[in-house]
Amino acid sequence: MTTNCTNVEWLGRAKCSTCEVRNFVLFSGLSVRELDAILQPIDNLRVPQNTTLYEQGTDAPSLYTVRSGLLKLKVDMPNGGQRIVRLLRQGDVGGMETLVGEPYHHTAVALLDTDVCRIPREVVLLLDKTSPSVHGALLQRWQHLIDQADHFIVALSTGPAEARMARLLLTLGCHGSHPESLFPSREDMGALLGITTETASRVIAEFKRRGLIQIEKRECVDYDQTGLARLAES
Amino acid sequence: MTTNCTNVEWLGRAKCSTCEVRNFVLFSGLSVRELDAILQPIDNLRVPQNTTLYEQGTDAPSLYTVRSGLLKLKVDMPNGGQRIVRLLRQGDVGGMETLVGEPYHHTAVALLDTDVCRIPREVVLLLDKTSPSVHGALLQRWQHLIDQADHFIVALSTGPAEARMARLLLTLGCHGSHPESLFPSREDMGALLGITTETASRVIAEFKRRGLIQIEKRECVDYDQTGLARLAES
DNA sequence: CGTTATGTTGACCTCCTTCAAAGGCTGTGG
DNA sequence: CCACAGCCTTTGAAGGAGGTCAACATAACG
Repeated sequence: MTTNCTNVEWLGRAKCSTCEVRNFVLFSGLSVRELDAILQPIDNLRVPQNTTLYEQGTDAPSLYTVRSGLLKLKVDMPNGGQRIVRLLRQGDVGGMETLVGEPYHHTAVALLDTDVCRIPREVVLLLDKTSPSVHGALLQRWQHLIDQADHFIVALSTGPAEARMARLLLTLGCHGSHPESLFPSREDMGALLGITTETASRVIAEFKRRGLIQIEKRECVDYDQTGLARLAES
Repeated sequence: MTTNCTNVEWLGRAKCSTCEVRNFVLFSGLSVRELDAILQPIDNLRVPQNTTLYEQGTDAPSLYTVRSGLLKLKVDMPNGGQRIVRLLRQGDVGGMETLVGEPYHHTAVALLDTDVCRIPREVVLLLDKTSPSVHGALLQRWQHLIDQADHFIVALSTGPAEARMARLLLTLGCHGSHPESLFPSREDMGALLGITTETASRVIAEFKRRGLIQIEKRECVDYDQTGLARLAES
């Protein structure tokens, strides 16, 4: 039940030619001239934490590439709950279904303050036709989405709760060196793993007691990678 | 532990121009001339039941379109079990990862006698460049794979075993009118739903007793669609 | 017709959910 | 600055659902 308190904020027309994450994003491989010529209608948006970027079932005019931050893609269940089917990080793409003319299949909500580029369907389709490098990048993104979906099935929806949680934490990947990664709410963890909020809480509490993870101020400090990996293989 | 008793059987060079499932398959929209000119290296294969079409981790030179039958895509778990991540039916495509130069991500096994076309990576990449209709079809197939993966997460890996099983049966879709659809083994059902073989057996037995499904000779006869739908929403 | 895989069922126990209550953190207004 | 409200988290107790192990039944197959 996250309240959508704030709204998506327009940051300006995207300056793709100087984008520092271009190598992760769709348009790496394009010359500066190509970019400037074609990429007018691309907007750069800031999606504050807990804000909804787009809603399942609504018309899908654009797709989004993540420049920084973290988005969850969720679908609402008939019983009122929700299930998270994907996490989008830097370089990932959301709303690809726009390219085949369908409405959004998920609701996208920011788990962290997130910076995205909104690219109209027509721009992508045009570039897809004219630029082989964009085309290749598209294929790659699409494949990556499938890989992530598979990972959600195999790693995050299989086996006992402890193993799933261990795999989730490894996926989120908090190494002691740069501990900036997200530590989701128990509710989101439940929605990620297909378990209840309470079970998620219990498992996390137990991990803390065993020294497998260290948390401070709702942010991860360090994980015992090998210990978690051992748990993950049950 | 299915034994790969038989082997994939070569049926001949594919005659795509006369293929009766072209509308479902990648190359609808191509003229007969285009087809004949380009599609030499496409083979038509018969995959007998319980035969492995390709193996996870091996080099992926081609992708496959399903003309008839049913394939499961599975991945092996560290503990020895397996998890089925997708079912490929008529018109579906397996081994797309070949297009981004990766080895096969799954092991593909036929659940029924299956008829596939094997299309080398280069052919698809070429047609993808030269034919807009093939390109569009590719995008559509790719999106469909994602949709199916999402369905496995949301419908087949969420909630109690009864609800999952109900959703699986509805997905398999055995209407009384044409009851030719597969009724999988309990082991496969377990691997599809992330439950044990025994639980799958119990749930199915209970469904039979309640009159929700009718089975004869390991093939479905008819389902109580509305009854299953009610169960599916828990 | 015996042999082997696959399906069914039972008993037991573990894990997870459910329902409920208490504790902790945050922001707001007095 | 403190008090209080609201949300999230933690923890408990009870019951149920599913896992495990084992026995048995049934169907496929040579």
